[in-house]
Amino acid sequence: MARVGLTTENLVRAGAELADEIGFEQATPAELARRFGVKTASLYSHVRNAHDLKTRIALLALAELADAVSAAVAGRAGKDALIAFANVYRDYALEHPGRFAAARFRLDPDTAAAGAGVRHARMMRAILRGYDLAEPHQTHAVRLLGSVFSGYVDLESAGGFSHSAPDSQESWTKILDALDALLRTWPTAP
Amino acid sequence: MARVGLTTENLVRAGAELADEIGFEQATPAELARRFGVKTASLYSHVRNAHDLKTRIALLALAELADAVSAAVAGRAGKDALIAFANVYRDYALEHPGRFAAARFRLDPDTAAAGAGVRHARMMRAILRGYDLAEPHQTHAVRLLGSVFSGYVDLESAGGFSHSAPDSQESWTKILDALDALLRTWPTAP
DNA sequence: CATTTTGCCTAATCTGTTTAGGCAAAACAC
DNA sequence: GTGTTTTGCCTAAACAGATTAGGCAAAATG
Repeated sequence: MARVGLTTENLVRAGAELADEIGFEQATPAELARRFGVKTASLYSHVRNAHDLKTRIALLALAELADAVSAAVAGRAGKDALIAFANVYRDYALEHPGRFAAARFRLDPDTAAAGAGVRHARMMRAILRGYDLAEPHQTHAVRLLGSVFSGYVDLESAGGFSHSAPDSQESWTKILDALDALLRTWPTAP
Repeated sequence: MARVGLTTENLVRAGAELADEIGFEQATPAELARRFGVKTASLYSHVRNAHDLKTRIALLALAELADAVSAAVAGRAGKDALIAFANVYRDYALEHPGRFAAARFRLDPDTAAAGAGVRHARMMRAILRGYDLAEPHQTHAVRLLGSVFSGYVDLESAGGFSHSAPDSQESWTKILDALDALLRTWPTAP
């Protein structure tokens, strides 16, 4: 019988595309096997189980996102960097909804530590270098930015901001302005 | 045979508790039936299908949350109201993780419009009354606050902020301070 | 008490996950 | 090139969850 040439790499990439097309939750071994024209059981030599597949898709998405952020932020500082960072997040989520959902898949701590999560945290802090915030304020700010980016993108892609003025792009721009202003005048008083 | 007395109401409440115990995704008809000591098929006279069950749990959670917010915000204004609102969200998420996840379940637009989502939006705007923001700034601010609250709570409950100083409560307090400051000095320039 | 309603059942189908074992294609050894 | 090992994909099978159809007895209604 003709072999399709399945590999773990292979499956994970296809799984990521599948997730973008039909949703991360629906990117199952069964559907993936169908796409490859292969029996479901055949996947199990390449991924341990359905959870393993999802985990690998999540790690792929996190790594892609970290690469994109890293590229966008390089050579920028201050508000420029903040905006570049934020836009990479948002654009990635809009272009790759399934992968973005995957990036938010709950990994067990060990797996997460081995993945690109650490790079994300480092880059977020790098951006704040331009704002001169001492600890613990820097950490508070990191958490705020992480919350806004992930929260906004989530609500937006859930359709929360469509069908009503002003349009989402305008709010996004204004929110980034506001965050920049906030970081420059961060209330450091006890 | 002894009857358990299933009702739609009944199932949805139990489903919500189940979600808090084992996660919203795991709150399935099969598991619910097990808890009631009935066969899975028996649920189908009360809920249309698994998706319908989840939708109803989501609507329950949204209504509970709206009630709690409404009670907490009553009689408060400005920063007081902001903090009360935010804390209801966060406390609800920490106490009822499954229900909170349910509240973020994607409803189709008609269902969402019929549910408590509208009350949430109204209350959010009510809070901003204390900050004197004209449109479209008010809408931008609503979207920012929604993003921060849901994003923060999401990251926190995913364990993103544990295992590292400063602790989450401190960041939360500081972030609310910062948001209050931001709203009072919202950059309204074009 | 008779009848209608209805709650939960059994039975059956379908789909997805996962394991075990087999056979042939590919890769390698010489 | 033939012989051997590896391995990719297969079939078969067990099992669990979702869902539908139809039945029977308990509850509600008259």
